[in-house]
Amino acid sequence: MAALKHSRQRDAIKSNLMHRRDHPTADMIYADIRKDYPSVSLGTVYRNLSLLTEIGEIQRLASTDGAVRYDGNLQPHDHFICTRCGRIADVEPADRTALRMQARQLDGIVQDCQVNYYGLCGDCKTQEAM
Amino acid sequence: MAALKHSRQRDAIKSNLMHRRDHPTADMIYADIRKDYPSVSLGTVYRNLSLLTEIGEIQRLASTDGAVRYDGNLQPHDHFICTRCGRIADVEPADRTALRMQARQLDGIVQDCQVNYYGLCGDCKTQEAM
DNA sequence: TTGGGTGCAAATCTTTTGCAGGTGT
DNA sequence: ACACCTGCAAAAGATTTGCACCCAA
Repeated sequence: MAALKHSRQRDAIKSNLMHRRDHPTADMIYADIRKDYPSVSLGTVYRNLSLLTEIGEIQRLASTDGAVRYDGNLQPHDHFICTRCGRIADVEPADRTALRMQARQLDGIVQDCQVNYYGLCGDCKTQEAM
Repeated sequence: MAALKHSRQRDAIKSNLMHRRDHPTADMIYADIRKDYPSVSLGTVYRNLSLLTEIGEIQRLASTDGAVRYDGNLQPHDHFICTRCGRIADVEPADRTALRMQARQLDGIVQDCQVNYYGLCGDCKTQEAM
């Protein structure tokens, strides 16, 4: 395992992700970071997001729409994805008892479990009705 | 809403997806279909997979590894994703009571809920130990 | 006949990578 | 000094799209 060195860019990326509540793509983080560090490159953002994911400091979210999204919230929680506008909102974690029972019966080692709700968010529900 | 016309290609794509138990990417389906219809194009596969997803005949699976995967199994079920080999296996659906309670409190309309387990599948667990 | 469907190829978008030079320890 | 990290740009991978032609209803 390679030794980690401190890097200003990695700090900025992590800090940016921790301070926002949406669940940005690499590109969204890149755009935001560049306001403070105009020289950062997209490749560096990708490299660091992968690195941070590997060492467990952030989480990669599964998605249906092409681009992978990242989450800096390490507390257990679920997600609500609006199928109309694509927004991803954090949701209080549901009770995992039933899921854990299921996981125990699988042939393998379950390390994590993600719950995603899909539907229309409050805003889109209103607009859909018009 | 545009009227749907029958198409041999769409049939082949749907049929292919329904008859396999893995959770293929568009490209995997394309490769398979071409054995029977060598003239099918990748664009057509993508167009039809999106169409079938929209009308609810198949399901798009959220993923963390770049390529979107498709599932022709419409029965309620969950997924176990191996973080080592990428395999996605169907899992008996866990009891949804707790999840439904959570969903009811959200500001919006929840139409669907996906549960993903992540970890090492049986095969990879064995190999990891060596 | 007519509008949806298709093949093909180019375009777009997302993510990865090779390389030469920069930087933390 | 020695790795690790970075910026840049090219490459690779995934998906979409414009267009002319084809086909089902």
